Amino acid sequence: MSADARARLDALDEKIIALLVRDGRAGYAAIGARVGLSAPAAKRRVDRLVGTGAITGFTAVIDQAVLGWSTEAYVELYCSGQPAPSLLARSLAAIPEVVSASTVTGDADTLLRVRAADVRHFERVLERLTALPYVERTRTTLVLSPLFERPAPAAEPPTG
Amino acid sequence: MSADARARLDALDEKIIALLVRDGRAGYAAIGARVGLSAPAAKRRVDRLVGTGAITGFTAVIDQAVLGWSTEAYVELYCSGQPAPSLLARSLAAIPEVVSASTVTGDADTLLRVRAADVRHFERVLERLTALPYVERTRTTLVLSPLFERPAPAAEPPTG
DNA sequence: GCTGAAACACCTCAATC
DNA sequence: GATTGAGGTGTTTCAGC
Repeated sequence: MSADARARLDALDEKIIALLVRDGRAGYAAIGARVGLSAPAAKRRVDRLVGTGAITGFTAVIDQAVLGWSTEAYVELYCSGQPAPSLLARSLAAIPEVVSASTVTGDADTLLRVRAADVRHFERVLERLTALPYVERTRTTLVLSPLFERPAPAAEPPTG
Repeated sequence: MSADARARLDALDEKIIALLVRDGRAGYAAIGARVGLSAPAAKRRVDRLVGTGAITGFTAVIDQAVLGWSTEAYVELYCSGQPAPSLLARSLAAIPEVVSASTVTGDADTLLRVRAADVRHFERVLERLTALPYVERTRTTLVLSPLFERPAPAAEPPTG
């Protein structure tokens, strides 16, 4: 779908993206008014951004504590062999508590972000991770207090 | 605002939240139809969820690579003294490349997630972090390939 | 308290220039 | 990309449960 979605973005596209990051439910008329476009033109730009994969979706940001997910941790995976990224992605995505996964440099091979209801629940997730055939051992860093979190840097990278 | 926003959520609220996480631009009529409510009732529930802080906002999910942010890293901060969480939050949020920050257990005191345009840019961010008065040293883990990322676990914690 | 129904205003959307 | 027009949706108001 977004195979080689390196469709170049112009200044208007970037302003529209910034607006939609701030308010994912903004209407096309409001977007257009803010960037100097008519509503249909704004909709075409947004449709194109979604079509090319620049915008991958729209979501509600939820206070996880309200939902009862009060434990958060980073788990490093030390793997045996060199499990293919596709295998890693498949097997880790099958564990719903794993909300993010990346292969990384350093001692460990993979870094996960895990959300659990409490420490007891987190322990069970850890057991599932350790049970994966390619996992040799894990190293956990528990989150004490989340200071802040934001979708992405505000604007264009300075080196652009 | 969402000071003690532990307003209990019922089954309908949770279904609405799940829907809005999957599609943050879903219409009220569609939401209502999916959970067995009229459009006005659905809107009132969503407004209440936003008002209590359960939903903190709506955002577009952007493919950061398209925007030119192709370097991602986790940076551990080893701090001198015990900088107050509020000071940490303020000074770190002032650096736009820091997209997430938490105090954590383990050797380091703080774990950051950083986005940069390239390694050269990342180096400059690292210099800014090292220059913070309370930072003694840093430890960087570079992301090789992001395997996946999702907003949050699908449903209710099992221990709920 | 909550909901559903109706009314109006606004927006979305396809076609056209 | 702007304008137009028809259709649909968001939002409020009101009454009922």
